[in-house]
Formats: sequence, structure tokens, C-alpha cells
Amino acid sequence: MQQRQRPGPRRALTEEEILDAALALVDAGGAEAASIRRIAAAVGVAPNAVYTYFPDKAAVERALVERLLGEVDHATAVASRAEAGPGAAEAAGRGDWRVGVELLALDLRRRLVAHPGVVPLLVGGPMEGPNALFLGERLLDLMAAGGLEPAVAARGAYLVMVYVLGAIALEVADAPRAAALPPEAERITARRTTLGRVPGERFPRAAAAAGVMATWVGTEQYLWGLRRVLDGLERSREIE
Amino acid sequence: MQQRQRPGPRRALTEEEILDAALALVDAGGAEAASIRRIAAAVGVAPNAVYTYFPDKAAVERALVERLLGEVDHATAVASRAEAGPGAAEAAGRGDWRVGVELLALDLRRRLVAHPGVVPLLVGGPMEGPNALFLGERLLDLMAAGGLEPAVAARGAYLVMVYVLGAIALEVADAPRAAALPPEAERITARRTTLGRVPGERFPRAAAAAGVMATWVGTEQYLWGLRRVLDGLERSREIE
DNA sequence: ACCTGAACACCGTTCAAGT
DNA sequence: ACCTGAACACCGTTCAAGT
Repeated sequence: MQQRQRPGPRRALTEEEILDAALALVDAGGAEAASIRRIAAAVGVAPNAVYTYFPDKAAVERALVERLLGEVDHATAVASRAEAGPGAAEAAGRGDWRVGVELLALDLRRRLVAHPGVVPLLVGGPMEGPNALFLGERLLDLMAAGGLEPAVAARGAYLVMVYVLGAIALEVADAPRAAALPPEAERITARRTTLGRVPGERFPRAAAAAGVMATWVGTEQYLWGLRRVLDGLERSREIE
Repeated sequence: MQQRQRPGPRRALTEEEILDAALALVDAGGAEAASIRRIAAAVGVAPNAVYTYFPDKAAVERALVERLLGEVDHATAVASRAEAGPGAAEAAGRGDWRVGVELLALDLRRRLVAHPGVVPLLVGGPMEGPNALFLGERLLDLMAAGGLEPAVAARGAYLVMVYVLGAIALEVADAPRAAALPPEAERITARRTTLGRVPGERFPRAAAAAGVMATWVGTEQYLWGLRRVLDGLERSREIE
């Protein structure tokens, strides 16, 4: 643990501290609240000092996304097993690929919904960081374990990623700036979401559909959609 | 057509002219290029004059998204029928709900990919404008025509929307700032997209998958994923 | 009612200078 | 090498004033 410190004055900060400050700002005020100047103020430094650690603002945002993705799937989504239902952990242990995908997807959702302001940053840029690629690799592992042939596995992994990111993006876009809700509050918030007051005269079906959607919390809707996607993938194997 | 003009000096602009300028800026330089000041300059007016037409910048962005959504599905996606394959128009005419959904989804993709800078604005905010709701209504119509029971139709329409927006968002996020490609260029660009240079040593499966993905153009991948989603929906009807 | 000029409180980023 | 102060070229938005 030798401090291979170069000449100049003390290094006052670390990249991690900067990202901590950035995440706190994003959580408090959305993605646009994490300005370089505010981050610098939060860590007690002049604005331009941030450029010693990151080349520009986009790099800070990428690093923030990467850090969040890095927390996903370490020891595969232990906390998500309750959400996936009883027996999920055992099924995942036995190698049921679908349960593995569900746990991964649930973990990703849980971590991103906890930081809604990060989602636009994730969806807005290409998924090319190491942790993003690792996530894709993990998904491909699961598909291969499920016995999908390579071409279907590749397109299937992408499809699952599209679903997961799309569902999370729509969920946080509809949410009324309610950073990190406690789980019990989920059902209540679901009711006053976008579909809450659809003019029923002009859009009768949408108004009726809103009633249906309100009977499930976000997690249930999310899992239902994911399972339809996985059904579709499995069916494509059968008829191949 | 009486000009019910109020006292003051001439109305120099219309909302449409402002949106034209905003769209041109977005197309040229991405969503962040459409600043109020640049829009004002483009239409030849002082920055604050824009606030006579829209209450704030967010309203301009919402109107831009709404206008684009409004162009979708007028006379259901005539130009998309070639993409959907031969017989699509006839099948849609006979009321095949799946083909109807595919045409709608293809039309939406075509129009949004032509204006990639608008996509973050669409995905970033709630879909609550009239044209967004109309799109949802249209999707629910198709589901109902397909004989899906109301609860499945509601969740299914949402699922399709998640897929469509997720797929388009990932596609434009990965694209190398290539506004409005001519169709023939699509296959070429597909190859140097994100997955183009995945480090194969660390992510062997992702590198192999990148090879698979490169063999299809965006439209083919998009339709394949949509069809898996629709398969999953149809299967959920069978086992119900 | 619609537009302008001027101002306010912000941005990201760069540069020269200090240690 | 890391930080500061000052500056540049931008933002969105507001306000008072003109017609």
C-alpha cells in the first residue's frame, strides 16, 4: 500500500468522493442538478479542480452510470429473491436460466429506481463501459445455460436489455419526482401515475386500461412483461 | 377564417415556426442544441420573445415530441408496409392484429430514428400529451381486435410501448451521431456500432454476440424483437 | 398582445499562475 | 501534480419599457 505520490501538493479528493457528491445531487434534484460547479462546491473545491479527475462532465456522468451498474449482480441479486417469489433462490441455484434472468432484471430495476435521476444518463448514452459489458456477458451466460443457440442467445440478450431499460426508463419518466420510495409506498404512487387522469371521453380504452394498470405495483407489471418476453424467446426455440 | 386579432403589434411568429426551428437545431446538434436563445436567433427574434408562445423550455420540448407523435399512424403507416414484408398491407386490411402492431411500431421507429435528438426528450418525460395518448389508444384497439381480454390487452399495450421506446432509445444512443441516415447506409453503420469493438478476452460471449448482431440491420433486429414480444403475448392467451 | 434591451443567476471549460 | 482566480462564451428566465 505504498503511496506512490507524485511531486505536487496533496491530492485533496478522490474520484469516488466526486461521484458520491454527484450522486447525492442527482438524487436530490435530478440529472441536471449535478453540475460541475455544484459538485465542486459540494466537495469544497474550485469548479475547475474537478477537471483534474475527469476530462469533462460527460466523463463524470459515464463514471456515475458505471458505478451503479457495477453494484448489480455481485453475488447475483440476493435481495431480489424475495421479489421473484418463493423458491427463486433454489431454482437459480439449480440453473433455471429464466429465474436467473429474472433475478438479474429485478436487481437492475431495484438499483436504478432507487436513483431515478441516473436513468436518463444510462439510457442516453451507449452501453460500452466495462460494467455494462459485464452485464451483457452475464445475460449471455444465462441464455447459453438455457440452451438457446448462439444467434438466438445474442438477439435474446439484447431483447431482454431493451425490455429492462425501456421499462425502467418509462417507469421513472412517469414517476412524480419521488426519489427512492419505500416499498410500501409503491402501490399508492402507482395509482396517481400518468394514466391516473386520462380523459375518458376521448380515450375510452386508455382510461379503462389505466384502471387495470393501477391494480399492480411496478414490480408486478415489470415481472409480467419480462415473462412475456422470455415466453416469446422460448417459443422461438420450439419452432426453430 | 376571420383573423380575430387582438390589439398589439403584428404576431411575427407562429408556434409551428418555432417548432420548425427547434427541430432543425435538434437534428443538427442533438437535443441540447435547441436552446431558447438559438431558437430565437433562428426565427429572428429576441430570446424572451419565445416566452410569448411557450411558457418555458420544457413546453417547447413537449410540443416538439407531440408534433412528431402526431405524424405517426395517420392512415396507418403506409410507408412502413414495404419494411414489414409482402402481404402486410393485405393482412392489415383483413384485420390481423399482429401486422397492425408491427406497422405501427415500424412507423414510429422510422419517424423517431429520422430525428434521433428528439428521442431523449420523448423517453425522458411522461407520455401524457394527446398524441401520445392517441397512440396508446390505437395500440389498445389493435389488441382488442386481436381478441385479447382487457387485462392482457392493457398490460400488453404497455409492454409493446416499452419495447418500442426501449429499442429506439438504445438504437439512437448507440448510433454515432449520424442524423437521418439514408436506408442503404443502415447496414454499414450497424457494423461499427457499440458492439463493434468489444474486448474479446474479457467478454468472449459479448464479442461473439456482436458478430451475430452485425449480420442484421436495425430494422430486422427491431422486428425480430417485436415478434418475440407478440409471441409472448399470444402464448399468455393460450395458457390462460 | 407582442416584442425589445438589460439584467440576474447560472452553466462548462480554458488559461495563467501559484505550490 | 493539483489547486485557485479570473475569464470566456454560453444558458433559462424575468422585468420594465416600448408599440
